[in-house]
Amino acid sequence: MGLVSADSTRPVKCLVADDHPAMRRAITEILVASGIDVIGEASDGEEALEKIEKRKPDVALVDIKMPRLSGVEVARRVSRSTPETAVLLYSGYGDKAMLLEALDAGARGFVLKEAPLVDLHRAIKTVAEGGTYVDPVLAGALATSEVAMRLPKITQRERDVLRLLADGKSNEEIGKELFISPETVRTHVRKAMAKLEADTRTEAVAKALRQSLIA
Amino acid sequence: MGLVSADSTRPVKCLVADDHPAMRRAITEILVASGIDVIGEASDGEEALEKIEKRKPDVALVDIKMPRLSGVEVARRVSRSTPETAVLLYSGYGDKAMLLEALDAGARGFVLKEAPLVDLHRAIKTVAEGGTYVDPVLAGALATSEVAMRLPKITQRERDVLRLLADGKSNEEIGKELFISPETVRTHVRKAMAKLEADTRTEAVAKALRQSLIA
DNA sequence: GCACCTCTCCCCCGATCGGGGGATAGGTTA
DNA sequence: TAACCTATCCCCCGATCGGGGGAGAGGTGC
Repeated sequence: MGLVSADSTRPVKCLVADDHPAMRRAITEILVASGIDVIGEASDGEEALEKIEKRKPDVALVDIKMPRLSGVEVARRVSRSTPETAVLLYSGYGDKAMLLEALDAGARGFVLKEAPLVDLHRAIKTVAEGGTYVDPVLAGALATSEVAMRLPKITQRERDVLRLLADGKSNEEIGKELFISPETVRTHVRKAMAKLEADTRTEAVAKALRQSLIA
Repeated sequence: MGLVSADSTRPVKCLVADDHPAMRRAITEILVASGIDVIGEASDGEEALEKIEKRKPDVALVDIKMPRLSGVEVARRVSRSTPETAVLLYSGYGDKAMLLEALDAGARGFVLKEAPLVDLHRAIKTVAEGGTYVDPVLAGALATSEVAMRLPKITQRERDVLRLLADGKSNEEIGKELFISPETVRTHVRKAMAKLEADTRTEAVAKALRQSLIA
């Protein structure tokens, strides 16, 4: 069910960002050869961000290590300013931490440079159609350990409190509703804020909503 | 995600109903090529209804304009007699009235014939999994007219403030960021709260997020 | 048994919020 | 022109929140 959908009757529009000209050229040629429409190139993060926001490609293939603005930062900003563009990050190497940071920043996919070209093509098609693509090598690492760790482990009680918070209730009111002291509610709110790395209860609720921890 | 769900390990079973043999064949071939199991075809509404009730496909892809029994009527009856089958209506054109009538009749989705094939496939998967699918074009029409009319008219400034609020900023911090007085920020927050019928800034942000007034 | 987590409750205290009021300037529209 | 909306700013004041601390009961896991 997607809000994002690519029209399969037209080629996927893609922007390539890499600070190495040779790399850019190589990637672009590969993409064009496989039927992807490369509508722009950028040689650093700032340039990538500007072009993405202006041209709104379906997919932005962005090197994670770039001058002026990292690929992760580009992903973070694009996901806010231009959600219709899926940012696909790539890197020469990658570990779980990097992957998680990338996904957290709003990147829709992560591929390794040594990945087969076929995979690159598939990754682009996948994210263009609204999906998320993680390089199989990295995905393996993830699956075995901490995809679960990644999401803050909000307890049931904390979820209850966040949900009522989102409905505009005060600690006092929530306490009455859950038959606990407002002080306890306060404790739950503080714990949830800490886990979600939020400075205010409002931010905690916003993050919980965005991460679908509450509905 | 619903109560009804198709087993993702087996292909979706689908029935195609259209009074044009060529159209039926074309659609069937497309579906089969994309891994969907077409277990039957029908050339009019009556025949479609009978076959659906007997074979209980996961999804019935039904042309809205057919002899003997319209697609809408098929949807209406199937939703009563065979709720395990999701009726996905399609039509050459569509307007809000038609869409609403279809959904009211129990159709689980509505796609336009000119929709990209990938969308058709996604629509089938979506309704097979218990969801509801509305062609993006029609959904857009809906959004711009009916829905938009009812959404609170938040001003740009209020949106700015809500967005920063969702990031855990205080009035003070937001004021600095927007180059306005914290008192003004407060005013915007209060107005937004009033428009969103929220008792707290937290609820205002939650509602704004849920209504996609901010991201 | 001990470590760890969850849930519960309590204290203090400064910062912030929410509700009420009003005001000025600029833009739109009837 | 008058009515209306938007954006900006200001006041008072009680209610609530956020940060810091502590603590006990009950459960899980090694």
